[in-house]
Amino acid sequence: MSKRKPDRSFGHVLREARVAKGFSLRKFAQMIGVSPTYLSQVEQENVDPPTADRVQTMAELLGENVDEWTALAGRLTEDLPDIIRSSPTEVPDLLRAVRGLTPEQLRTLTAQAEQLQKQGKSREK
Amino acid sequence: MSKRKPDRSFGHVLREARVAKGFSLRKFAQMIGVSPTYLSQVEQENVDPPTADRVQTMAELLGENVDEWTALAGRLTEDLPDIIRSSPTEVPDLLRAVRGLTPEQLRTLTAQAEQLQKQGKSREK
DNA sequence: CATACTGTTAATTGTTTAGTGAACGCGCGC
DNA sequence: GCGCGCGTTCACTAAACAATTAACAGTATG
Repeated sequence: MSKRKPDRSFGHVLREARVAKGFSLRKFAQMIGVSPTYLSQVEQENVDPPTADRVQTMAELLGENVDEWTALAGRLTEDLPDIIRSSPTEVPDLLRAVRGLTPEQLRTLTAQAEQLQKQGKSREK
Repeated sequence: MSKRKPDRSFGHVLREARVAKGFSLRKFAQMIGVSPTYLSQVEQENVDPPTADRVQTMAELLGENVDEWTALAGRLTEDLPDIIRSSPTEVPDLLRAVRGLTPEQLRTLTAQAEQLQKQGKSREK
């Protein structure tokens, strides 16, 4: 037993997705603009995952979810830090308050945020 | 006119706060464990702000808000990326949904998140 | 067997980051 | 005018990061 390690690590998932699409290592390396060597290392996890923007183009080329892959890579998409800093105390507080919520609960909260957006349009104070 | 530039930049705010507390540059540098040289550079903004954890100890020693200072420094506190990655698609979605909300609205949402936390305690599924 | 792919390994590289140390000029007290 | 504490400037660096080049082994095709 213990042969089937699901391995949701970035390198492993990347290799699976690349092979599933029928791209050779050299070809895909060229598509994303890195050396075949580097891509090999990344897939084997001998080196850290690439930068957030390269992870993004990889995910896009392979039709995968960018946020998910970015998280797997241990990175953050570029827009998030800016959102956090736009309300430097309130957004961190919110994030700490949502820690541990289920995906469903998070979606509920997202829906409520969208409601608030609409409210903000009409009545100003 | 245009003499009073509020200057909410990290270096400027740091210097104000340090001087207000009556610490000399050399003394405060020693308190936080950096060279006086470096602290001087930081306050003048000749170099980038320090790492998130050093910003944190600075803010704490000066009695200032850590999240606010971290944002000023263009950094993120260490706990936030982990929270985001704990639900890699839902939390980014939430963040994008709250972009542009007022601080009051954000606090409302935080309160709702806390409600959800309580709900989660009792009824599972 | 030549060649044309596949992926892999080792060594090295350029850049950025986060700082340091030595020396400098200024004013203050004596 | 000597020492002392103040902040500043210049030159430099150790470590990390993101990646590269060159050379290699295996497999399959003609």
